[in-house]
Amino acid sequence: MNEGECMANYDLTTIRHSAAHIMAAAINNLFPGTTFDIGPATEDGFYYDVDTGGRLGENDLPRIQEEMQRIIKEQHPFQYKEMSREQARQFLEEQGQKYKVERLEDIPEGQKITFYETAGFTDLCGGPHVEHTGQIKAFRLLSVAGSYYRGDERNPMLERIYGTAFHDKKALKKYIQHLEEARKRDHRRLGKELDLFSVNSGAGPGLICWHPKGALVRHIIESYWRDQHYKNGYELLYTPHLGQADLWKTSGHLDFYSDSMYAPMQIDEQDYYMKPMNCPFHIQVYKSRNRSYRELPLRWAELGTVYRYEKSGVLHGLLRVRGFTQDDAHIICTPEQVEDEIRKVLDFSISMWQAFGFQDIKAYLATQPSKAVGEADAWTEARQSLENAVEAVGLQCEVEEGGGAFYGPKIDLKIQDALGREWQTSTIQFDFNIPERFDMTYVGTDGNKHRPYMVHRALLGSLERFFGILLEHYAGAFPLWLAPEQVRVLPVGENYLSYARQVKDELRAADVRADVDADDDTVGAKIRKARNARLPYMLVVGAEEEENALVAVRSRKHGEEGKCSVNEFLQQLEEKAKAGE
RNA sequence: GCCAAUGUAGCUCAGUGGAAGAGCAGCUCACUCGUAAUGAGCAGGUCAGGGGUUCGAGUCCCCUCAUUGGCUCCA
Repeated sequence: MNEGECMANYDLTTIRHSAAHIMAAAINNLFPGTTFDIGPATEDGFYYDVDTGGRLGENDLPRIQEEMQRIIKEQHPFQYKEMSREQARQFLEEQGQKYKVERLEDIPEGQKITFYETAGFTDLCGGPHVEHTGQIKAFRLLSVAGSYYRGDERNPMLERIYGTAFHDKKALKKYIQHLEEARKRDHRRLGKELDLFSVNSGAGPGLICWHPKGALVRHIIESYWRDQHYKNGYELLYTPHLGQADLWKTSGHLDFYSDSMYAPMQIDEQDYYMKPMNCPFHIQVYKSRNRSYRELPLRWAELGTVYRYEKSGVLHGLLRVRGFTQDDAHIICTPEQVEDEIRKVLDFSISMWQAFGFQDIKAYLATQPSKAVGEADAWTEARQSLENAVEAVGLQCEVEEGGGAFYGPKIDLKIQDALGREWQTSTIQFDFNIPERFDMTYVGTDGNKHRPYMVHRALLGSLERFFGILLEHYAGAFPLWLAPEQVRVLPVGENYLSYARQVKDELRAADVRADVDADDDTVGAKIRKARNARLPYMLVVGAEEEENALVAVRSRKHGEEGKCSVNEFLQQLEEKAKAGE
């Protein structure tokens, strides 16, 4: 058996985990006295959590990588050792490996305690590994980061080194190219390049300013969103951005959510808070008068802007911000109606995602946690209706037992983008808590008061996050219906400027977002600019076009498409729009 | 918030204690252009902010702010 075949027998996890060991050995050589925690393989690589006493920085990665290369070249075997629990403890204590000692205690009684030694580094580890270090053919160290021991912020912070490894150099190169592609599509980069938005332009971290083009795209998204909501039986609300302390006390936010809320402001000697959620206001609308079962289900939607405190270190472009607009809605209904309502929300959500070009959707059902409010029967019933609804619409679903909020079970939808990355966006949550807190009731057929069910839901999640995802999904090249500038008319010279403007006016009259490039540039330069701006269509016009009332069409997708009249071009656009482009 | 790193012109970046630079973008002029960059010129800076070391700091040290990669958390 040659080495190539041998490699193919190991799965990626084994290769990556082995690479993590080699990295640990290298760090042990370069930074004597390091204590080690764990070094698992991950979905796209591996890491090792170590404590060098703060000696490690990004600049050390090349040295560590070189040392790893040396160890690989020397083809050290991975040697298996078994120890008794007491031997193991003694061995690790002698080495001063305090984290390993604690990890040893996690291993259940009666299970074998195994070690692997390679290149002078002996690690408490269940394996498996490759036979010898020479079998790691392609790896790369990527970054250094901090990481709390056991993921708990009360614990000391360890140094985590991320790397990745593959079967061969070709696969590694492909992965590096994938990272590069993701970097190119980064919505923060595109947002700047295409002049769509800015973050913290003097406003403050995590606060977004939408520039004209970004605002236009958002407007188009919102218009579509409203339109679809009307069609799906929703009514729209507008509610304030702040509310008085009593409201947040009743809702429970001051007790359970205050870490995410901003300090109050005083108005006429009353405390007011910026809203972190919209629901208490929607409930105010509900409670503004008596409600009858005949009105239910109520479906109330709002593009509601909320403000939440997020730790400075977690802010990230548009994807994690401190002020954002949820595409929120609350469904208030009878227990009998709820399953059907959930199904409708799922259907609606799927059609919404498809409209924006996302096909791959997965559902995640989160069930009752140990600490929860509400009747056990209600939880069981709610869970059942969520499961039934997911099944009815045919979504693939994973169950996260105990993952729900204390006030109710939920379904989250995750969508996959063009690069295969998953994003959490839609959420559908039961709430057994808030109808109780606000004493929401409706009069039933029996003339008595009943407690309605309430479901929170967001489809796109927040417009900020959604816009970021959309931008990365399309790499900045918005489909025709979303493009802020759909068509640009390029006169080949100054003499054709007035004809170009006439064409633009005709397009605008037909509701096409069109502009003229009136710059003193060559045609080549104008095309280049328009392409860099990811414009779907360019219309080149010169003497020949003007004389025959034509335009020379150039599309983002196909390049030169030949000449036609403005009307013919408009017809083409209409067909493309119908096809969802 | 914590760990690590970064911050130089609108953007991308060079500048290793001794005179603040380049390309692109911008402006002006010339050219009036036919499918991915016409040419020349001009302007553009409290080197994130503050403090310190030094004869001298973009460069070294400290603090603050912001950003980036993670941890925790999350729409």
